[in-house]
Amino acid sequence: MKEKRNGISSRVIERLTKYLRCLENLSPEDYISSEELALKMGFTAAQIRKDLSNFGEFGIRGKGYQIRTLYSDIERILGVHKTNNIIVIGAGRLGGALVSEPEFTKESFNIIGVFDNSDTKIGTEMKGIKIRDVKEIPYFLQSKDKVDVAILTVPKKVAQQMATLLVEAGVKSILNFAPINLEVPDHIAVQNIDLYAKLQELNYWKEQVINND
Amino acid sequence: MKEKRNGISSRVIERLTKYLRCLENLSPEDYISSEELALKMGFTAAQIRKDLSNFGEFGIRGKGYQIRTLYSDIERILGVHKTNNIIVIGAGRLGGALVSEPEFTKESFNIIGVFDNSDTKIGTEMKGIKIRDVKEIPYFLQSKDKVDVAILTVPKKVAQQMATLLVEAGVKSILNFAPINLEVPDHIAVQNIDLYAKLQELNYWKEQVINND
DNA sequence: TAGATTGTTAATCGATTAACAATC
DNA sequence: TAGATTGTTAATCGATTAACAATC
Repeated sequence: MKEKRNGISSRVIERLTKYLRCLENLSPEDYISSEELALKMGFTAAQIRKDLSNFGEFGIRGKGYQIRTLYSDIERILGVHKTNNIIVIGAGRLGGALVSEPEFTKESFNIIGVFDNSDTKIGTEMKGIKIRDVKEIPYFLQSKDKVDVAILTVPKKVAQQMATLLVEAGVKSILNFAPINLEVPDHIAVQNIDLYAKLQELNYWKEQVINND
Repeated sequence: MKEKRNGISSRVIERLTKYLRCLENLSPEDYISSEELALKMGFTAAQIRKDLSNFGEFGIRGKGYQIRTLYSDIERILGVHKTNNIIVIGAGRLGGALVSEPEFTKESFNIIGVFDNSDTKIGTEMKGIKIRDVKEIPYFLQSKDKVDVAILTVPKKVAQQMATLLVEAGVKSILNFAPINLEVPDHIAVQNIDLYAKLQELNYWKEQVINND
């Protein structure tokens, strides 16, 4: 995946998700200025206005942004205003935690399939969803509703193999929890969540504090 | 937490963790040039050399970097060469998944405590570690080995409260899985893992592919 | 020594911020 | 209308890349 497409950098998109997080705690009918929003989030007002201006005009001069409409405008920009179908590959503890997350399932993302390669798991249920054989993935993708995202929670050693299988079956975007850099064609969107890398980063910053603040 | 300390940007630290990920799959005694490494990771050779030059000289001119020594040098830069003690706050499914991750426990991070606020969980064990009452956190931090990182896997609505408790008890760095922006003093290091935000980002990039590649 | 590749300086590129005219 | 705040242009800042002297 490229760092940039259509002139929008990944930094901008990352911030949009943060704006949503902040807006969801505010009263929908109120108005907020870029200045106030910036203060809440530790950004600058100019940056917020610039980010939004990439996609259109969402504010009212002299008044600010209505929280409700700004929220739904950002949702529309990100494409999360419609329900998104998800499959989870790997019915281990992490996969199970994701499928069960109440925070997660109530949102606009909908888990429509869970896959594993273990005979003891295949055929059983996880939160009411049947666990299928990973071999069925190609068939599943042909016959079912469109799959928007595949979440990979398989062990590191099979992650690349599964990613390749997913891409061949037609999946266009992958959220990868395995601590490896997946090799996929350029047109496939991949996001990584690497717990261990985050811990390493934390470790670095923690050490710095002593000498600096 | 600031974006930068001691002149090193968070981008550099992020890449260092990626270098580690790449190096761990290569033969330790071999040498690799910045050019070869760059090719493997999709960075530029100049960037790799520049990143490393922030911390010293690790290569041999005309030859490249020895994989084994570069790996341990980066570990030392990040501070992960020594064992790091972790506590997990929230013994739910996600907390359980983390405690059990084989990939995770074998690394240099060591879980020394698990805490929850539910009476039905307190006193039971999770992978051989006793689940303690969150109220015991201040006492635990005084009496036990130093805690390097606290991982927060509690529900969104109590995350801020727990973060405040942790900071007051003396925790210096937090890995937060709750989808909110924690408010903590400037000298506390925080990293967020926000699954839902990642899905939103993916969703955006997925839509762009069609118009672009 | 000749060839290769580092570490580092200078040039480029992109992202953030400041400033302000447009306008609610 | 006067005050406020947007959307946008220009200025600044920082990060990436290119180039090359140093040196293995």
